[in-house]
Amino acid sequence: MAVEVFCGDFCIEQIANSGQCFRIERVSPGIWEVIALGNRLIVRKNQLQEQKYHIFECSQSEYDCIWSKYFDMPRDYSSIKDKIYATGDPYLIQAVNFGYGIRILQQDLWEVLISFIISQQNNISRIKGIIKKLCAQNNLYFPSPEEIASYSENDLKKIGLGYRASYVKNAAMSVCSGNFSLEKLRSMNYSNAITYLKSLEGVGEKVANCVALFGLQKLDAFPIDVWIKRILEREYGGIESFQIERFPGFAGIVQQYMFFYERFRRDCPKNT
DNA sequence: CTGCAGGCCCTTA
DNA sequence: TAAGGGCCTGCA
Repeated sequence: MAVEVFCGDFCIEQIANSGQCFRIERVSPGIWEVIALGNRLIVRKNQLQEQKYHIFECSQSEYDCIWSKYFDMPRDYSSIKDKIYATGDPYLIQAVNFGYGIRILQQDLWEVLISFIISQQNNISRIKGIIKKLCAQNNLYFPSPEEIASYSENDLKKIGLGYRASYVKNAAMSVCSGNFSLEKLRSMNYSNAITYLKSLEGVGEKVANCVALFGLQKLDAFPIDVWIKRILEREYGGIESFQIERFPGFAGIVQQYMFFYERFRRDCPKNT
């Protein structure tokens, strides 16, 4: 069972490296394993003559019900890219060209919340390792709020959460008690969602924006981390002078292109 | 051995 | 409201 996906604005390798998701791994050259929403999927890159495409190892109905939505396939990224091109912003044009195939995944809200609390003051390989240990019981499933709440702060520290252990434990307990409602969060608009998220300990402006973007699909979210800050200062003369209102309803996608481009420039300086 | 990684909290002034 | 120190941990 396999589904062939022909889409110029989809590249599993770029998505895997974009840093929005911590559970997509390259298992061998040209082959990726995606774990999400209690499912595992193998995605292969392929090429037929000139035409590049991907093969999803799943049934058509699984693709339609799960993966199409997860990979945000209904959204027309080429029209969004056109809007970015239309700004004439030279830095963004480079970033967009470089980040071909990146999409904003529609990940599980709870998993995104915990993953990005863990991400603070942390590096990606360590974040991945911690999440792997968190999911050790059954690596297809991300532990529920009840499961995480049942761990002691010390259990969480043992798997490497450090000072974030209490944040994660408290978030889980708040959800379990109904004090913090994921359903309520889902129903909120962007700015209310940010305020609500920030009521959790260990969730500030940056993490809240990541959760809004990757877990709530609020494309107005624009997480500013050290990488983005660096870009805004170097290319635009500071955060205040970057005109985010140029990107109504798709600022978060712009942020992904910028982040990906900036990170690459550090990892492979020779190639820039 | 320091420094630092996709921040946040808390304390001061 | 702005600035600065401290924080878990692992790796260069």
